[in-house]
Amino acid sequence: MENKLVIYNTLSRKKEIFVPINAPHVGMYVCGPTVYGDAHLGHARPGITFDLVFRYLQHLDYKVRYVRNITDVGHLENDADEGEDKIAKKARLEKLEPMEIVQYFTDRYHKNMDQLNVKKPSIEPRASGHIIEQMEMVKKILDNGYAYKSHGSVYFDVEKYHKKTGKYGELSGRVLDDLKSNTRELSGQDEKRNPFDFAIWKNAAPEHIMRWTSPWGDGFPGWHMECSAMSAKYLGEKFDIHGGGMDLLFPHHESEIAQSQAANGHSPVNYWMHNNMVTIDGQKMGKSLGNFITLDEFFSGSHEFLNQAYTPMTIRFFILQAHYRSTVDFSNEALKAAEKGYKRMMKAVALLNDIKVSEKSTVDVISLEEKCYAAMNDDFNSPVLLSHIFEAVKMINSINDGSEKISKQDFLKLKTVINAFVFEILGFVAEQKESGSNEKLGEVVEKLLALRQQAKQNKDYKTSDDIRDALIEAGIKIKDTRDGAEWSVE
RNA sequence: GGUCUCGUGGCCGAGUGGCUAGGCAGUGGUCUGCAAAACCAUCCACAGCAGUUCGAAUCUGCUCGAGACCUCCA
Repeated sequence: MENKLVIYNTLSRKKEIFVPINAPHVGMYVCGPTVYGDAHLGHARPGITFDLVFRYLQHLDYKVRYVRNITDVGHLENDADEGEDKIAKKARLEKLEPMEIVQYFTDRYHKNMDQLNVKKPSIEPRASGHIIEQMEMVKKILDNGYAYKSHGSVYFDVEKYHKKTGKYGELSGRVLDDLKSNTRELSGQDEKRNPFDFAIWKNAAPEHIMRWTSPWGDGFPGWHMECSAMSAKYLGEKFDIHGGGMDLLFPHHESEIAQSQAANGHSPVNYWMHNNMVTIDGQKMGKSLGNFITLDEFFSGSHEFLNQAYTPMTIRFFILQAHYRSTVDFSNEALKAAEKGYKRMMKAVALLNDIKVSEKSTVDVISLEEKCYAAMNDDFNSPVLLSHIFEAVKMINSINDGSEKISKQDFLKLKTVINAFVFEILGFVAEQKESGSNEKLGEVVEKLLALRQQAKQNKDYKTSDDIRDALIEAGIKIKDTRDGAEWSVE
């Protein structure tokens, strides 16, 4: 298969043909979570988006090294507890060790990602484990003259950097002159030459728990250092793809570029990819807005916004039904629709196993496959891919009811296509049913259904309907088929 | 205020200068003793105004509306 993968590059604001630096190897770095709280729907978006990218690149036979970090230091807060680390703050509040908090939420994040069938990255480095690398990079930037020391901290000299390279703002489109007049007043500004300078090493107040000794005093690395240092360590000073949420575009990613450029003399990344936000009532779902719903709450239905529980695969389908660069608006109605669509799709996929083959085909599997690849090659267009998968659904159902025919050869091809796109690339898994989990219950239901069948044969519909109503009332769903009744626990 | 993005049918959500995705809901069928389920078919659209064009929902301009970033955020 000829590879014509096209990726929308935030840097150029255009779709570009994907050419890796060292094919067949591909290096990809994605900003992971800050582990000081449970993952919410917003975290599922980049998780699933870049899982799709990872899976598709692998499907195209690229050898991908996918690095997704865990942020467990840094990220200053700017509320009342200024200058305090988020992790450290939570630790003090609950009287736990910072690393205890980190471990707890990291484990929970992993559990959620597993539930969503998000593949594990190749490397998942922690910021706290790479302090030395970050300090080395700070030193490099200082040596190159793009940073200055002040009150035990080290700041990046944005103005100087921009004068020399003209590159500040190349990713986010920010204009330095605008920033000069628009940067918010923050404390500690007097330590900086310019308000838009950012810390690459931050002096730690005595009560600050997470701290490391450095040539510049006790402190911790600045907000954006970890991604620059860790991506360079594991992927090299220049690598192929850097991903993350759109909200990280500025200042985080812009600063990453500046840091790497200042340290290494060249830009770090060829393709910048940004997933859009999940909204609720048209507003961004986020920690700071307090309108987020955690993934666990989705899976259990335990949030006042939710009418019901939604399975991880429903969430995955819901997110993949929108293109990653569009916002996706959460609502019970939309999720319910996703749930039904997902079930219908998977039912047809399961049906594929016992389909009858014919001498000749009346369906076109080859062009279906081509359309699927075309969709994915066009900047990972999962919604269009899904529309083609639903063509396949219709195809399978039509063959099943005899209105279409498929040859042995096409049948095998169709299986390959479904397997590749539905399972391997889109990453869906068949969810096991709850029914039959309790053997005793199963026996009882089977007995009742047998009685009902008998009543039906005797045309005693009163009795058969009574049995059905009673079972439904008990939460047992009945589905009549040609070969008798099937049941499941609702 | 600055920068940027978007506005598609009842809901969600793709896309292209003309052949007008897909899912859910609705409607009509098939199946069934009835129902449910399932399957098949099908209606409904491109914020408003003006312009470019043989032709625009798709290009340009304006108006209105929504959102994101500018501060930690996926």
